[in-house]
Amino acid sequence: MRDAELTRQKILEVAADEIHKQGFTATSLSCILKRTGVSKGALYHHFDNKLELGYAVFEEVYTPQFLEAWRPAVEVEDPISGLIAFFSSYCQQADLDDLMCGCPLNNLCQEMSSVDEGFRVRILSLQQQLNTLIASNLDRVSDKLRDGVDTSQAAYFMVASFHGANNLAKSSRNTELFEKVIAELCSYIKSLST
Amino acid sequence: MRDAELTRQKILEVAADEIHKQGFTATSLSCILKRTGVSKGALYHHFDNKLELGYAVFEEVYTPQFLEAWRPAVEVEDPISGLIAFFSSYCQQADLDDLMCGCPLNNLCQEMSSVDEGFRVRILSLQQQLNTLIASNLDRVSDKLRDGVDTSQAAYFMVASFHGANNLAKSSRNTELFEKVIAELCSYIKSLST
DNA sequence: TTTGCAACCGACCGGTAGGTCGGTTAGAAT
DNA sequence: ATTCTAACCGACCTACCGGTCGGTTGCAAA
Repeated sequence: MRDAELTRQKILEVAADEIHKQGFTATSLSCILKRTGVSKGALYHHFDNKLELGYAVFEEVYTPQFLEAWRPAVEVEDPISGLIAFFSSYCQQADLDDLMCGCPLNNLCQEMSSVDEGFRVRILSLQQQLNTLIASNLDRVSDKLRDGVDTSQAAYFMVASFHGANNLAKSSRNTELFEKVIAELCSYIKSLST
Repeated sequence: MRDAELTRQKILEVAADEIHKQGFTATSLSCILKRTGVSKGALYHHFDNKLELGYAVFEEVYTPQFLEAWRPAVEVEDPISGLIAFFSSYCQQADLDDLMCGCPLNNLCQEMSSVDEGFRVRILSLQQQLNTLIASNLDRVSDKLRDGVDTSQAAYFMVASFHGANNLAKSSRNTELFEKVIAELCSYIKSLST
């Protein structure tokens, strides 16, 4: 056959990029078709409709990307310093264009979670997976943490702050400001350990 | 004359509500016209186009609303406890519908700051005004703060975390989770004072 | 060699969006 | 009473969106 799986992957890849940059609603299928060179008929052969394409992008592109990005940060001997190193290196490598696009999860959460239930549950599931990943690794070194730290609550707080920092960077178009907020986040994380 | 200012205010009010709930792009003029009972001609008499209407809503509705909501929290003798009380009461009064809509500033920041320069500078300006408001009031009681606290950085961090908490609440549709993140934010704020 | 069907094609459809424009009306100024 | 114009009206325009559908093509199995 004319490699159907390749076609599907090509659509998924371009759609992921486009949704990341423009948002889901603002992403037009015609733009995806133009960039991929795929016809509308082919796209609708692989995906029932735009929404299903969005779900597939979320599940097959964003979710693994996201979890694999965070995993190394916490699956080290000392997740506290691992998280600090993760945020710090993110600051250094991220240029303005990256910051302007923001985090796909954060973007979709903002745009779609109050509009479409299918997106909402997928976003929530990813957020819970991430929270479990962080919290369980913090629990692993609980003897090194301050007394009375709720690790799940702290993990949610860290991710929320990180997303908030991304939003700020978006409007300020200022990497320094982003770095400052991340610096404050790191000092908070430090304060969790004894 | 047929009260032109009233017409303008009616449009502004409904548009503010609609943009808050649907987002700027998803807000249709025809919906605003239906709700206000104003004709398209009248709307275009008062505003050059949709974008200018959006700017007017931001400047004349959101900006004052926002600053007046935060001001009492920091313009008290002890801004630390003022902020904690502000966040706590926000938690209690906010129901699920409020949380689903989110904060207009946060929403627009996410949706428009990377798409339209006019929105971006207005959002940035409001963020800086808010930062100044918080930081200057923290400076006022700097003798009661921990050594080495960068008040502007801390203020940006608080607002970023608050917005992040709103996003989380949106996708989780869970006020308890929101309260948890806010609780963690309050414990961070407490840690700023000696 | 024929047949069957997954894969693909693209013209076309209905709906809605923002925006335009020639005409009407209310009411203040003269 | 007349005039002038800000305020208002709504039919209409173009552009684009997601989605449909009858037709075509390439490949593998029979």
